[in-house]
Amino acid sequence: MNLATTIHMLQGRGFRMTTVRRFLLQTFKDTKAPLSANDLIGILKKAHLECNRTTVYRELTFLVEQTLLRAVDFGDGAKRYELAGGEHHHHFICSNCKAVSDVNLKNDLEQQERILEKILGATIESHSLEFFGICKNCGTK
Amino acid sequence: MNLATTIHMLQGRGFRMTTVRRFLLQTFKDTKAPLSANDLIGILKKAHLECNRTTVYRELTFLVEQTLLRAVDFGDGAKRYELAGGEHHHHFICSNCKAVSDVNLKNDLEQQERILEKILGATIESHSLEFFGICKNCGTK
DNA sequence: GTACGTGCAAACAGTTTGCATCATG
DNA sequence: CATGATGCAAACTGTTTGCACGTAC
Repeated sequence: MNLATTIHMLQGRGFRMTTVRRFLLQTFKDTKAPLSANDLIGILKKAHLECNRTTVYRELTFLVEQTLLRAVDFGDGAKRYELAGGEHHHHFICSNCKAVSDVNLKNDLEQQERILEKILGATIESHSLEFFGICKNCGTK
Repeated sequence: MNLATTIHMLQGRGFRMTTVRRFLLQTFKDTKAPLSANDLIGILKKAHLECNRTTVYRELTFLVEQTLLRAVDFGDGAKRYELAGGEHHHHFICSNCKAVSDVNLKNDLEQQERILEKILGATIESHSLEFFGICKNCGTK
């Protein structure tokens, strides 16, 4: 979604496009890896666009509610976020340097989910799949 | 692994089998779902075997180091643990009642991992796959 | 009697909340 | 000028650490 469309959508729902909000969305657009609140606070600081961490947390919650972001969890205690709307994918995280690569699995887990739903009698809404290991860079050193 | 073998293994490494340690291992053996430090503190309390939460955290770290437990992450901010050594499996977590079911996928992700390793030039050591949704119980209410 | 095990207090990281204030459509 | 956005302080949760004391091989 481009910026103008996003602004229009938010205004339609009674919300505003603030400097921080615009900057955060742009940052997510420019960054491939999922970002934590801490990451963003650092990026904001570097851009001399300092704002309170409370604002960052609130902004992240807000953008998830507006389905502009989605939460991603690498199990290291910090919540991470990435732009929603892109192709569904998974991640490979280097245990050493923490670099993140997007992973597009050939076989679809969707099919597995349908089978699981039958077995469990449940409704599966989402799944989270991350791979951990040593990336090319760290492995060849 | 049975208790006697575990005790022998630990003693061989210079460690002891304490009351809390034995109780925790037994609890994990008796429980199907992964348990958090908080869960365990509650269970200990009910068993009138109260001990400091620091001990619980240290015990969990220790048991993971000794490869008797493995960590599991549901992305809700609390680390969970389950007995290691069992068959590799995944989980289905009900978003409503938080009940956990073990999931044994038919197709192996191992094969996917080999392909991924080639693509990324990386070494994949592990993956984490959890499904989220509404369980049978909660769905039919 | 030398490690291991434990308890307690304190620190720590990540996050949330209440309240007052600011500022934009 | 009403409501959304922000800042600040404080609380809160999950977890870790330092230190002293206890205790089992």
